[in-house]
Amino acid sequence: MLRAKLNHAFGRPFRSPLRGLVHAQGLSQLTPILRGAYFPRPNFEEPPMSESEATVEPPESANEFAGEYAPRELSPLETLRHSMAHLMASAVAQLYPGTRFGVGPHIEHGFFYDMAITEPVSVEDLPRIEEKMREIAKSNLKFERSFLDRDEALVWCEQTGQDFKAEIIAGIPQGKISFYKHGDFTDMCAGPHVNYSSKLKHFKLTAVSGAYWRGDDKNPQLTRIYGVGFESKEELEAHLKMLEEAARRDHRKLGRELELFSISQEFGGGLVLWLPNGAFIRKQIEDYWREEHLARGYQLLFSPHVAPYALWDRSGHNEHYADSMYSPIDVEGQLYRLKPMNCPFHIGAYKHRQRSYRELPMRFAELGTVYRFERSGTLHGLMRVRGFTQDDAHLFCTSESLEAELGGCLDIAQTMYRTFGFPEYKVELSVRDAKNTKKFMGSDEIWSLAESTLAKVLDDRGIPYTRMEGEAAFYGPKIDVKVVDAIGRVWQLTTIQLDFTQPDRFDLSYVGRDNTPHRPIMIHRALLGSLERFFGILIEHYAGDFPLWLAPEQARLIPISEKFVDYAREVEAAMRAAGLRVKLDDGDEKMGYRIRRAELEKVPYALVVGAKEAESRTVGVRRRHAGDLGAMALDAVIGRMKDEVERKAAL
RNA sequence: GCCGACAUAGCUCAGCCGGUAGAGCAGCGCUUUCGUAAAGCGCAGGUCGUCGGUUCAAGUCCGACUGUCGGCUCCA
Repeated sequence: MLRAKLNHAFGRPFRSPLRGLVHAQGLSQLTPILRGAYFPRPNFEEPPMSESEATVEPPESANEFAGEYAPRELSPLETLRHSMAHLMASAVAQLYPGTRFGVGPHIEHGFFYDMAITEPVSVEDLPRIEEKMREIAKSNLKFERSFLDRDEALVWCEQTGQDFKAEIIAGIPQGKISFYKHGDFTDMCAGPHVNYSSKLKHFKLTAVSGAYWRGDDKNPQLTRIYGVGFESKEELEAHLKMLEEAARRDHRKLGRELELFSISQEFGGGLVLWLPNGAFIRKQIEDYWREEHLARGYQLLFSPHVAPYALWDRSGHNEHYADSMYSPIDVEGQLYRLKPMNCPFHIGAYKHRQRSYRELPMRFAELGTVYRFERSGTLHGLMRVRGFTQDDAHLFCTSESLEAELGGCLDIAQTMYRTFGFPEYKVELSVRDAKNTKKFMGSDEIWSLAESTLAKVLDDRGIPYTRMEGEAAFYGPKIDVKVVDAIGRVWQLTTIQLDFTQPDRFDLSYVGRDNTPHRPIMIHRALLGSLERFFGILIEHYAGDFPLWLAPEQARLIPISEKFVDYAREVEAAMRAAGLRVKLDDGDEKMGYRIRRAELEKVPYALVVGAKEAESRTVGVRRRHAGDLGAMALDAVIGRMKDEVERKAAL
């Protein structure tokens, strides 16, 4: 596979500009809830266990495990989860004799174990396995550790048919091999483990799936059973409740119910049809986005959806990115390809004529629609699609203005997080591997400058960040930002990346004060990622309850009976004139039913008018989540709503 | 693509051991004009994902295909 070759060539997965944030991440970033990969907010925080709760057996001597195969230091909670994985393995071993075991690590919120089980296992089998686990846990077996020499360990593998474990041994250069035994079950395992199985109480098996041995699709596929595990019942319950909450907020479900968007096979898998309600919200987001960019000196671009094959040669996409691109299209004998990124066009705009240092920095922004091939199995609602619109921008600047430009990117990003109600976020600074500079393109000078500038910009703003050594793209370092949503899940939105290759490839230049050509520095950035994915995140973040400024329908007018329809129309006209989006529901159902309908459609305001209101020129205001607020003067309601829109207030 | 599960009306779902398809909601019509989350009656709506097989008989059993969902990064 080409990507495999690229990985080899670059020593890391090939990541193209902006690739990382939008659709290229594993589903871990995209649907963290489903895999338990979201970060807990304080109420889900996992306090460390006290030492007495979980006993971690230290290695018997420092030399027992050599080099990188020394056992990891596991926290008490990680140890607990790791032991749960082994408890599960023992349960499976009892229920399905002959099962061969792969690996069973702790993961965020729980654990999994990859196993070659003697028969197919489905979710219906999980309760049975879980029951067996509890039974074993209750018998309070001791987890006993022992060691074998490599040869002995291999004999053990041979005798017990544990061929995967034998493979693991093959990868261990030296030292004794560690085993753990509880009851009749022995597993080759580095540990550490809790001391008694009775410590393992608060867990639940959640999913079963296939997973390739060692993550390689050329290897046999094992059955992976996932579980979640916590140290207290309360935490487990909170976690399960949160999973339920996530299901309630599922953007695919809400998207259908609220008529936001439609994705169907008939109109193309992975291709989004924005329905009127969703399209309106998108328009609001786009208007706001353009406004913020124009106010910050960006210039807007529109670029084509296809480009000649040769352009993708020059940009390097044909060489490095073909796996994600669609087949060429023949246009009168010349080949074109759908664009997977916008950068070549923005470069084209820069190259339109000779540039002077006086023009820099140039900031080109575009809501640019790109198309990328994604394997059918990876498509997921709005979160992973095949055609999407990036909120893209490319900034061209000198090294002197680099700091200010990067700062500007962070500022606009922070403004947007605030607007959309993401007060909490996490920042990662990905830099090159200082020990292995060869795999990163560009001079030491430019890298040092770039990395220190990125760090300085974060430091100056007092933004805490995690430094990711060696995680930079081969073409430049980057800042990634992940926001925390209403139920504590983490979503990557923003990426700000420096690119040292494209300006060279396209021979970009500007004439400096010294009257000689210079190479500009190029920044790629996307703040929201893609409109599709961001919309999916917003739907789940708001649980479908959009703030008033985004809501397609802001108020539903409900006359109590036919007699008050005329007054309702007056109210409707007044509100429309004030720029509010109102709909009149003069259906012949009872008022209670129409209120219910408005609630189910998540309309922010239901305005009830009857005899009282018509008399006093008021409306009965019912605010979603707040309930009946009583009668208010028509002007007061309009003022209140306009203010709410103005402030872009959250619901 | 691979592993597992699933596919019945627009939506949510029932349909047992194989005997010839059902509910609620939504839609449409009529009645009702009502004070803060479901008025009443009626009508219409389905080649049971597709193709093939077993059988007197298939929504139901078997196989293939298509699609959807959960995963396929976490390495003793």
